[in-house]
Amino acid sequence: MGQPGELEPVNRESTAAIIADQLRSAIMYGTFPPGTQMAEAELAGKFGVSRGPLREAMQRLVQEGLLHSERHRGLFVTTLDVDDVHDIYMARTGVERAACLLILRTDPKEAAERLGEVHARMVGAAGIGDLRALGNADLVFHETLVELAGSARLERMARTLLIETRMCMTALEKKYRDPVDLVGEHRAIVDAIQAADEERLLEVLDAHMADAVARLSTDAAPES
Amino acid sequence: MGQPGELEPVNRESTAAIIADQLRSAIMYGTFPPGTQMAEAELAGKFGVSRGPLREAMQRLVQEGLLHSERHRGLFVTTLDVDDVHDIYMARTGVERAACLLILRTDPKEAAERLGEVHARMVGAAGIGDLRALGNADLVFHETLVELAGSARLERMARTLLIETRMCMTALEKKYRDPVDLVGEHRAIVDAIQAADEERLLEVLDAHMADAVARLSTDAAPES
DNA sequence: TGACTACAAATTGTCAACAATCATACACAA
DNA sequence: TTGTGTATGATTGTTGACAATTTGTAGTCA
Repeated sequence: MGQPGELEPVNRESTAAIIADQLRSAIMYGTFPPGTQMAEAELAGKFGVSRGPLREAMQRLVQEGLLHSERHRGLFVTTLDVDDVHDIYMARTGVERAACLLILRTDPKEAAERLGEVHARMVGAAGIGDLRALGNADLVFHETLVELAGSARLERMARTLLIETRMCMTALEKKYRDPVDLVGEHRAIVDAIQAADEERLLEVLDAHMADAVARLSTDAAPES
Repeated sequence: MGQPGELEPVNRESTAAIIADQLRSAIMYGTFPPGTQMAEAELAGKFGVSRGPLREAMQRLVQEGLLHSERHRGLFVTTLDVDDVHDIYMARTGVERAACLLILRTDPKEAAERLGEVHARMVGAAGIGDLRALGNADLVFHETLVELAGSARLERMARTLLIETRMCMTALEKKYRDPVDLVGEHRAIVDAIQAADEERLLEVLDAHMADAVARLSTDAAPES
């Protein structure tokens, strides 16, 4: 963001936006597991602000569906059941499919290069058997994919969906996918973009999502 | 919502949610045209609440992308340029396509019936030449389409996109589409669902969206 | 012992006042 | 006249305190 020497607006984002980002990360990585109550006073203290800005930030997450509100009881981290897992991956398929179509209509070569770099990180993580890093690189891959489409709306939708995806991963930490398969499926996506082969791209993307959801929902719903 | 006799939770939704709904409607129907500043004190007075809950509600709309914040200056209704129109319809295509796939996998007959009822309203509005009612029925049609898919996430995405669609319609009020075409395209969607013909359904949906965006962006971007 | 009532603590919902920042108008000098 | 600097007014950002509601606990009575 911003070449060296470029002048950027000094106006940093609002306090609510900053806090919302922090909360998103915390929820994403399981610092606040599903079902946790977000105690206002305590959180406000940790962030060093009063309850006002904190509540504004939390309302953003409610709108995103990451928190749900029970009147006069509090805000709780949304719990994801097996139906949600299906819903998340179905929605992701729709969003990322649209992103792929946009990429093919603009600059597939450039996109393939950028995605190739991210894919290299996946290969590296898989090579040393770091499953956690592999999972994170996986998310970065899809985040980059949507970002390359250049659509503000797809990007916003995808961000929330990827956070929920990460929550699923945390909840089912026990059972990761075979790293070789995972790397291979992403490789296929990069190759299809590189080749600008729309039919194959949509096919491998669909397969990738179907595999993921099948794996995640084989046994044991995260819980209700 | 709720059969007669059904007991519903007395707990109404949070104040922020109620205000957010009202603001959404107001933005949707042009009460606050794009670029308008949302004066906190004045709005709080109109809603009969203090600035706290109002700010919480507005943060939800910021998250949705309907408002954007300029620090220490205020919140403004987002203005949509011609690129946004393309982006909105592209995203809608992705979301509604996914919704169509879900409907075909569950109960197309039931869905076709529900959509047929909404379509009848479009026919009625077109018959008496009420373009405003026709436009609203158009939105209800697509809202219902996504609702029938039964996906909370698609529904949330679609709601925001349809509000933005309505904003475009208001901004370009001069130039409506040919009512006959509009009714016909929606009829084709209902028929394809009824027939459970996936290939044809996706085709007519794509065509419907492409037509709309082409019509909206022929001349005169709403403004920058 | 069990159930119901009343009280108390804690948390959320709301508000009005204070502090910080920005836009406008005006005076003044070059 | 143009540009700069200042003062003023208004609006947003933030805070701490107060009101309303729920939950848990203790106590009483059948």
